[in-house]
Amino acid sequence: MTCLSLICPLDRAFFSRNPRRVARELLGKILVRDYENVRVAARIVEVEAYLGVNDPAAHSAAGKTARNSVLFGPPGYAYVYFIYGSHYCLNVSCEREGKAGGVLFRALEPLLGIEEMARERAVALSGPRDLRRLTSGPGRLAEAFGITRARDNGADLTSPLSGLWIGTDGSHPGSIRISPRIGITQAADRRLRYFLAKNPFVSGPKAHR
DNA sequence: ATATCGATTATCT
DNA sequence: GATAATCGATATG
Repeated sequence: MTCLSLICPLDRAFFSRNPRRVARELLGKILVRDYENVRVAARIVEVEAYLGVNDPAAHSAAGKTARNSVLFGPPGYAYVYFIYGSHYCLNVSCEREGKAGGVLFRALEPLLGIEEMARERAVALSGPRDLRRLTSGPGRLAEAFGITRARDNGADLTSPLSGLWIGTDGSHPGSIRISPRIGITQAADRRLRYFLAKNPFVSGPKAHR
């Protein structure tokens, strides 16, 4: 049976809250790329909250710079940064203008445009294990969606007109788990990582702890 | 002008 | 499980 679902964009008020709340509620929502009449879409299954105050791990911790200015702007916009000489990572700004905060996208479950994602990632698709390699990890999902800082930093993620946006199909996510964030050294004990229990696309070797 | 480091990934053993 | 690769942002001289 085919399930033709409409995807409705989230509004700015959704993002105008503290990053913990936004992170938790982003689980089960859908990241969409519309480009040249092709849609690429994937369900959000793992995110991390980065707080505006009292969070040394956040890029906004040392104040506003040219790099992180989106985090200090209005909510619902893409903050894209480049890391380890190879990878882009996608965040969405939270809180209100002047107050920093964001949510990092760590893993997605592919829904539409799987061939396009595979082309962007330059991986061959011959089994379910390969599907996982498309969008499981912050650098991987950014590559699968063709996200770069030049192209997408500052994009309005509440507007389908921007070509990169976040929506909902009205479905209800399963049970949510919380753990410490991955790959950081500062504030490494804080439990600000949110993910869907038992979802195979969650990133990391110890994905389900 | 130069040095250091990182919200990662791929590719080994 | 361990580690090299890789380069932009940032801090410092």
